[in-house]
Amino acid sequence: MKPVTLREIADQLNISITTVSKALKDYPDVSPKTKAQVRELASTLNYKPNTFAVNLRTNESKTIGLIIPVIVHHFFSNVIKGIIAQAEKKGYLVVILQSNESYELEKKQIDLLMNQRVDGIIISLANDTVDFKHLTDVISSGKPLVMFDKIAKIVNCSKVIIDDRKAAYEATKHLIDIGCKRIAHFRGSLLPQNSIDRFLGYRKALFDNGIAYDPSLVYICECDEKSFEEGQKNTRLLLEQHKDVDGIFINTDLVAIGAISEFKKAGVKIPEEIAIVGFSNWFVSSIISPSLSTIKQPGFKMGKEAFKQLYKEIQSIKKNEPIDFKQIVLKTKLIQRESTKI
Amino acid sequence: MKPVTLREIADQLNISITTVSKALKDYPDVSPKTKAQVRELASTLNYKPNTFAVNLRTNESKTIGLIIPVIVHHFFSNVIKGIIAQAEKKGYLVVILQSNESYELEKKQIDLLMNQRVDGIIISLANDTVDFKHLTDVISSGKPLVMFDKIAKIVNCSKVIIDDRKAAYEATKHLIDIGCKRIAHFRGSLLPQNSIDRFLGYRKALFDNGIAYDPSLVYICECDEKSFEEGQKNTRLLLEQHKDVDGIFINTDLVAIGAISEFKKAGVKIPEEIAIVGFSNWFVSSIISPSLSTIKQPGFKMGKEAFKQLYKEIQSIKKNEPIDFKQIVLKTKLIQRESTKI
DNA sequence: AATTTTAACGAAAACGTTTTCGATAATACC
DNA sequence: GGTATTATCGAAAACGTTTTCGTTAAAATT
Repeated sequence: MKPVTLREIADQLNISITTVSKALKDYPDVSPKTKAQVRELASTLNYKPNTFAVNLRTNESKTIGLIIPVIVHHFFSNVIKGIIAQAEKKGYLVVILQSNESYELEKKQIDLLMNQRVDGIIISLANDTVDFKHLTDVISSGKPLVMFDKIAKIVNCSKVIIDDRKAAYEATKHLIDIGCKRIAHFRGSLLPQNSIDRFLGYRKALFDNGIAYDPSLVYICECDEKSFEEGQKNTRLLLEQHKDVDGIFINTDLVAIGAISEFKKAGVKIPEEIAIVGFSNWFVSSIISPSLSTIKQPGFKMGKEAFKQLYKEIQSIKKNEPIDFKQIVLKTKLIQRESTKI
Repeated sequence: MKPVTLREIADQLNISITTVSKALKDYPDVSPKTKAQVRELASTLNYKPNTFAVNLRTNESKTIGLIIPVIVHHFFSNVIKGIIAQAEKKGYLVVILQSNESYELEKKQIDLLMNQRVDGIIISLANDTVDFKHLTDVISSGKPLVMFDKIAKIVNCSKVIIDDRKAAYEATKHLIDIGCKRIAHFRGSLLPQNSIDRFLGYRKALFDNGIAYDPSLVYICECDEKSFEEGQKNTRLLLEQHKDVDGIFINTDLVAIGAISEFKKAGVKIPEEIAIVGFSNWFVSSIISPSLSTIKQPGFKMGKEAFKQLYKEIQSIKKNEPIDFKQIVLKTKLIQRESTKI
């Protein structure tokens, strides 16, 4: 019943614990004969090293922490999948926590993970995170931290992102290219860097193409679980206030889908009367009617890259080498579907 | 730079490590005065107990493992959220692994978690898991195991499920109630208990209502990432083989949505010519057109309950009490939408 | 005043591993 | 034959905590 320990193997073979440990780790100063004996007995007894003891001794847990704003979310669950897949390859486990877009929770969870002594942390920030001390604390404590998607530019650490500004520019340019003259924008919350960047990309595209920027055409929507309803609400507002709008670039697919449903209800034809581009390429977007043009955001790859970078930094720290922070920018792609077919 | 230990506090206060430890854990045999001193110094030094040492000493990790077939999945990500939320309340962390519906991977991952010495495991089985030794091994090693959704009836442990047979019965009965006479069934893989049960519920509903069961109306679809395409494929088959079918009960919403898209393409009117009921109530189902009638499956609650039960069993084991396995059956609900509106 | 009880503390073992450093014996070298 | 080298092993410390059990001194009891 009790798990097998090194001591048991040592006792049965009448050798020391030291030698058993060395044999199993293939140290050069153990004779081939004893190595063979130890290995055989270990496997027949089904010996598994006690992780708790190993952790204490080596001071690492082979576990990393992941904090994300929401789990039930097409993009984020893809990131999770990417991180777990890559971590598994390197023998790492992933502890996942959900910040629920709350700064306070995020702080607590960083604390939890630090107490748990994970080997590193990957995080996408909550919408209302404005203070970053809890994050810089992680870094200055010597633990690697990698941010993805919703990052804080000011924090000095590695980041895996897309070029939100460029992607938004492309999306808006696409609307212009198909003939839209008056283009609205449903943006995300005010704080997150990516929603700021997407807004800036939108504005620059207008500017570069000789279209005046009109602030009243920008609607804010807190992208939480109510995204769909937010999209509907903003659409109703837009229909009241700006009948002349013929295109919208929307921060997130789910909001865009809410918008589409509302336009359909109001009898506004898509894309004839109004063209729509979303963001993220949720699975749904390809199967609704009209299908939604959007920006493809590589969630799985983002997760993979985030872990890869974290892994590198963990290794560097182990070897006491300096770590150089990287900013990894992944490619996005505009996917044209019915909502912008001319 | 080095983390603070009990020894440091002890040295600074000129007392023993024992007393410091006891003071922090509020043992009765430490004077109020020293307790206060210790606590104050501990907080100013920002002392955090070394989890590795605590784990080794107490032989528990306050961490549980979770194995699910797929992460990017509306139902499962809801379950994850439920488990994490409940675990956090009790101070537990959750390590998540994805079996990818593969028995081999599932085995490896159970091994990983056991080596990591998690305090318990929650699992939803892979589709092709037929042998259960890796699971009974967990239980006989003294670690609690809770299964949810895709369970193995034969394994003696706690389970959190819905009454799939009853829910399927209800879904099929609903189709009969709105006048369907010839009802097909797109079922899931052959092995998983829940896809068997849903099939049985479907068949019983037919039988109870005097409709002959016709095996040729049952289509199998492996519900992996290609669910949507599977739904389309089966629908094309159905249209070729059985023009007279006027209702379908489909194992999963995503497949049903694939079916709907194919019917629309073929110009078949829903629900007039064919009525459809799905399963799981994916978010998408409410926003597509026509919206999809379905069975609501309480993912979040399922996760919560699964952890609650696991937690109970962990406590029992700690106290050396016998654990009694429970089968928790959660309520489902038929949600009627446009795809079955008469 | 003698005894018992209580309060407060600490020594030490234990958890299971890893790794450093010596020790011994066998072999090689001159 | 003496020295240097190599091969093989083990003792012991260390990681940081928890908990048992013993010790001492003070307080309470007779």
